Amino acid sequence: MPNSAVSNSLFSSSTGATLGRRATTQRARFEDFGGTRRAFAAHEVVYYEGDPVKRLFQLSEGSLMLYKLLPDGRRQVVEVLQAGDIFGLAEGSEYDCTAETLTKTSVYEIDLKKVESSVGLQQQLTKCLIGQMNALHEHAMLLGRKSATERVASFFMYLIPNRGGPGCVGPDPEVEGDGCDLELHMTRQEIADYLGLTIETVSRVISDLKKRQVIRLEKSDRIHLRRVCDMCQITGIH
Amino acid sequence: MPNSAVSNSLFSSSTGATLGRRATTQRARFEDFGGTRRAFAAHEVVYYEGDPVKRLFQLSEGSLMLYKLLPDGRRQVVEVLQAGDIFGLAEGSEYDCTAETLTKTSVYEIDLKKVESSVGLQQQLTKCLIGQMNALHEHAMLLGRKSATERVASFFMYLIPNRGGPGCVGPDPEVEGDGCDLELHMTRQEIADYLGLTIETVSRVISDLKKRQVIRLEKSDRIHLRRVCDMCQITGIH
DNA sequence: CGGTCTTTTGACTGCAATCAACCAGTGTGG
DNA sequence: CCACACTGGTTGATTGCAGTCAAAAGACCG
Repeated sequence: MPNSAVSNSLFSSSTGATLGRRATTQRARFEDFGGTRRAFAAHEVVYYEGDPVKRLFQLSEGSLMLYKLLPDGRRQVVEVLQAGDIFGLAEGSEYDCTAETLTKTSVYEIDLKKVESSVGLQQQLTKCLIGQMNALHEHAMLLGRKSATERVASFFMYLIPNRGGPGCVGPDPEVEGDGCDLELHMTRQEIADYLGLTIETVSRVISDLKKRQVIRLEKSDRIHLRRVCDMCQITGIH
Repeated sequence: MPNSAVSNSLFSSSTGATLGRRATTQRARFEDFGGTRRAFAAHEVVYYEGDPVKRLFQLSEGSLMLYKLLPDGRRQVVEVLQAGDIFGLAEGSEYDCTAETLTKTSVYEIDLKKVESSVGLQQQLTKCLIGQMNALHEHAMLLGRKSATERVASFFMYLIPNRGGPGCVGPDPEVEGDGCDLELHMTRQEIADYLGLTIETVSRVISDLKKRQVIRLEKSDRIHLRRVCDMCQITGIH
């Protein structure tokens, strides 16, 4: 472990799979701590921005987005969550975002009091929060400084485990070529609201990548990358 | 406490003062847990993006920014921190951002092992992280969906405690008028990199607000708001 | 006072937003 | 089975906001 001064259970080790991070290691789930499971269909709202905070959630299966709205209808998707991610935390007594499922999901709910009293849960929570925080930093860079093409390319790279990040392993030498298939599980509108773009711009960028033969569309939300490294070059990170 | 189902020590109560939140209550400091104090001058780097993670920090006095760079030099300031805020957490073994002071600051350092073993510190940490997370959500909305003018206005409102947020108290009836003085403690370049704009655009927006008599410049980083409510109208939140 | 650095202002350009059609897939009912 | 509506996605034409490039105006300092 070169250059690393720490390797304790709390702060080291890659965990979770929030978009914007690319780690793989499993982390503990709320079910281990007595949380109760709840299922949602695709495009269901778990809670609305402004609702009173009652419980804490952990995503167990599927994917889910958190978004905020301005009074005139502008929307910003602030996080796209994957299995293991935490949501439902708030400073005050109201949620600061709306939580809406993207796919069929399974969620663990847990009482706030229970979290407070359990050291194990606390540590779990911290670990998740740090990861999600790093993803938010990365996303701030995307929203503040990247071009439309770079945003879309970065978004695609988010979806590929172990690639594009600081721990990128490069093309797998075991596998012929460096291709990859992606399922977006998001509409163009959701992608646009996540990337701070319009639906038309997202569509145009994707069409352009298609024309440049960087990608191939199997379906509108199923995309094949010819070579992952090519996509990575477009993200602005290299 | 209308509409609030919870009021335990961990997740309720307004805490901290990170930009993007407007709360006031004091929270515990690391000094109480045996952290060591360290002083920095203005524009000093505490650590660089990519440095190995060794310690956790809490800002005690002054203000500090976290930023990320792209290889071509584009910069995004991802957080501007105030007293009480935590920084230096990372998923892996390296910092994901550079931490640089904006003013003379005082920082408490604490060993990661110590945090892991203390329930009190853990709770403290969680509280801070949730607040900073909410600020990042708010900032994602700013970067993804707001106009240049709305960004600058929102930035100014960040700097005013108890105004503009969900718990906005409106103009203080005790005080004649609704004016307010602000110290920015940031150069135009830093503001631009925080708001995802260029230095010229920030300057133009400020000139325009001046022409519209919404603000008056005492110095280039000292600004008087004629009426806070007027500024708030420009943020896009209302 | 000149020299350096930050901020402001001006002229122009370009990227992404807007407005508007069009297209493809899906479901419904006569 | 086809006509129809409806939804989500794509493409085209045009506009406008913020970026870029360039220069002037202040601010600060030895």
